[in-house]
Formats: sequence, structure tokens, C-alpha cells
Amino acid sequence: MFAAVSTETSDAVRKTLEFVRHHRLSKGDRLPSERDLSERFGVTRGSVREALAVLDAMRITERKPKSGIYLRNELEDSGLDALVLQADLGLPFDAQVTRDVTEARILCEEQAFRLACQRRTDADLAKLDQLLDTYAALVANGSNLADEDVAFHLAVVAASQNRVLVRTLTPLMLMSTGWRRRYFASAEIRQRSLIDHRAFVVAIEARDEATATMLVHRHVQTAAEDVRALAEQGATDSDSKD
Amino acid sequence: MFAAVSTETSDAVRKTLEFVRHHRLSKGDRLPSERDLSERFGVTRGSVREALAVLDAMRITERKPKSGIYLRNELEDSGLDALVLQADLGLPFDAQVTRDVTEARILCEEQAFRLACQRRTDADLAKLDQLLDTYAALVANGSNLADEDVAFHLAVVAASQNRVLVRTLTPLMLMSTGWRRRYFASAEIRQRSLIDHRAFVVAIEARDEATATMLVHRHVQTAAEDVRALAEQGATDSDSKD
DNA sequence: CTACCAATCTGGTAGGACCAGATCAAGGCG
DNA sequence: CGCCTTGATCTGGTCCTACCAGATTGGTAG
Repeated sequence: MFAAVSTETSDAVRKTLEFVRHHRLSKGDRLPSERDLSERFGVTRGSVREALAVLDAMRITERKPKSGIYLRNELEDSGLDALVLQADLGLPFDAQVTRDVTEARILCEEQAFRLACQRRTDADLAKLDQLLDTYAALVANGSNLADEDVAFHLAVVAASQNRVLVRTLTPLMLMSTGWRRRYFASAEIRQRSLIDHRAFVVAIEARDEATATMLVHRHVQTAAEDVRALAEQGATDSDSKD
Repeated sequence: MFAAVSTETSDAVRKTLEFVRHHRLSKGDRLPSERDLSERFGVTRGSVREALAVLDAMRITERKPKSGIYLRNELEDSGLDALVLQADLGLPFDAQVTRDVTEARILCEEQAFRLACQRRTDADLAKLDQLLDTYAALVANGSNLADEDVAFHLAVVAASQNRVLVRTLTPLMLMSTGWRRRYFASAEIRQRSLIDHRAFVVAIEARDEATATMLVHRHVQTAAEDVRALAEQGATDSDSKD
């Protein structure tokens, strides 16, 4: 969202989050005044207020009239949307968050895939086949698979006929766009990914819950491990870069 | 968040969402200009811009410079945070969303409870016992159980040692604060809720995964059914009122 | 009918102003 | 010396005006 177009507002959001982290502020701590922040960041008070409106809506900060701006949560305890924002802004996650995201994804996707097996319609299958085709095409010419991968996984989840589940998994997928992008640099991995996805569709078409959950578990787990290995090689380069 | 203090910004958010729904705008449609909206809503352009910053961050709208404001998603396809916001603002959900939330909660909480059985620490148990005490006290004097219920459930999830899972379930819990509030009006239900919660803790302490998942499934399911029954009796009063 | 140009509209940003409650320090009173 | 009143100051909430530059659009000239 914000990553695409760099506005003063998104700058202010980023700088505010950086300020909070840099000064190691924790729950209840007070931030500088809007006027102060606008000076620090070199933007108008209006832009700062827009940023604070966003942080407020995300329950990261709380603006107390005539008093000040207070941190509502530890930055690490903020909502998923805030983590997605963090990823969008190019701020790194710590290793624990990364592990937790992977685990949560596996748990939720397993359940979603199970439901998808039970409820998938022919339309869902058609959609998946279509996505598989474009996926294969992208694998062939070596384009950016990251977005298409997300789309595919979410399409499978959508086959569960539970839209809340889709929305639940969306941020979990979006948070890992950073890894995903580097992950798909390898041609071998791209190929394997396509094979896995094909297996997904087969299992879902056959309504084979056991295989489906097994597949998703293995798929996400091995992907996470590969990414971890990549991260260790890649030394200190920040995760979640967009 | 916004429900507590009624600001011009939150008004603008609410009115914008109402505008979208009232005019049946769908993905890609263009909203009136900021200046126009500020006139309609009777607030400053600044307040409108704050509201749009929030809606932008939630991926509901997209502001294209020198062009206009466009709807990014159908209102029904927006993120979970947007649904929480919707609940906060007192806007109703449709029945499907309600069912989906319940199902998603059950799926995720079952998994979280399972992990909690495996990983709960003594500190977690202590925390749960403490929450159970305050819960019992509130049941006794008939106070508002809604918030405490959320806190308890999230504390159990937290015992899974997966903070992302907590953040995933938080919006699912928050979205149902409306029902919850009416739900706990019945003294019998309060009492039964306490018993259920006690059983949770016992199962988690014993690391009894099977019982724990069974309990949470039954707990949430029956609660959802009770709420549905209430809603049918309560005729057309809107859900999710805060 | 087409091509081009200018008026208009749009979001992005800036800067100033006022309000009223919160905060805090100085001063006065006991 | 300590407590309480009081006033200056700070804060977020809101409003207003203004300018910029690209997008849009309408009309005019060819």
C-alpha cells in the first residue's frame, strides 16, 4: 500500500515506527508532540496527523486530547496489519516473528485446505487451474513468482468458502513477501513450487483431505527452512525488504 | 479504538463507509473528491484526509494523486482490521460473515489450544488462574464479562507461545464483541461460561490436547448457536453494536 | 471528425490560527 | 515548611487559506 507510492504520510508512519524502536519506547510511553514530530520529520503537522490516524487505527498509538500521544502496545505486540505495514515499509522482523508466522500459516492453511477439500466447487477448481497455468507460464520465462504464489495460496483458501479465513491468511501471506521474493530467485525452487501447487489442486479435486494437509504442511515447512538457510547465507541483509 | 472517543476523523471514516455502502460502490469505483466529502460530512478536508489515510492503510481505498479516490475492494472483501473497525463503528455484518468468523475462530483456536497444551509454562497457568479468579468474581457480581472473556481466550492462545497466532485471533475475537455483550446478559450463560473456562485450564494444565480441542469446539459452537437464537428473537436489531 | 490547448479539478503539502482541557511551575496562604 | 490556588504553557482537535503540479475535460481551431 504505502510501499508503492512514497508519500509524506507514509514517511511519517515509517519514521514514527523507527522513532519508537530507536528510543526503545514501550507500552504507555509518550511520544513527542505532533508539532515536535513534524519538525523532526520535516513534514507538516497535517502529515504527522495522517500518520498518527493510521497508527491509531492500528491500535499502535493512542492520542489523548490535550495530553499527548502514547504507545498502546509494544511494537512487537501490535496487530497483524501493523506487521504487514512494517513489511511494506521495509522494516525487518525478528527471527521469532518469522517462525511464528510460518507456524501460524501452516496451522491455518491446513485447516483451510481441509475445508477446501470438503467444499470446493467446480468454479474453484477452474480458478485454480487457471492460476496454475499462469504460474507455469511464469515459471517458464522466469518472471516474478512472489505475487502469483500468494494469489494461488489465497485462491485455495477461498475454496474453503470462508471469506474470513481468506482475510485471516492474507496478512500472513503478505508478511512474507520479502522472503518470497528472494526465495523464488532459484530456478529449481520455482520448478518444485509448481509441482507442489499442482499436487495441491489434485488433492483438492479428489477431496483428499489427508494428502492436502500433508502437502501444505510440507510445502510451507520446507519453504520456511529454505528461506532460513538463505537468510543465514545472506548474512545480515534485512528481511521483508520490498 | 474509534468507538471510545468520537472524533471528526472517526466520523469521517464511518460516513465514508456508509457512503460506499449506500451508493453501492464496488471495486474500482471512484468516490467524491476530498473537498466534496468534507462538505458532505461537515468536517474539514484535514479530517477527511485523516479518515482516508486510515482507509488507505486498510486497503479499502486508494488515493491516486491528481486523479481521485478509488475503492480498492468491495467492502465485504476488505481486511479483518477493516471488519473490526466496522464493528467499532457500529456497522452491522451480514449473516455469512458472522458464520465465517465463528468457523475461523473454532479452527484457529483449536490449533492454538493444542499448542498451548504442548507448550504452556507455569507462568501461563498462573496467568490463566488469575484471569479465572477475576472472571469468577465478575460472574458473581454480574458485571460486564465481554472484555474479560476476550482476555481469557487470548491468554490461552498466548500460552501457545506463538504471538502471531494471538494477533491472528485478536481481530476474530474483537469482531464479536457486539454479540458477546448481549450474550452475557443471561446469568445462566455466565455461569456456564465460567465452568467451560475452568475446564479449559484443567485440560491445558494436564496437557490433554484431545479434551482441549473438543472443549473449545463445543464452547465456541454452542455460544455461536445461542447468539444466533438470541438474534432471531431480538428481531432486526443490528449485530456488532458497540 | 480530429487534434490540440487552456480552464478546471484533484490529491499532496504547507503554514497559520483558535479552542479548550491538561499539565506544571510559581506564588501565596496556612 | 507544606499545601493549595492560579496562571502560563503545552497538547491534541479542528478550521481556513493557499499553492503546486499532474490529470481531466471541455471547447476551439484546423
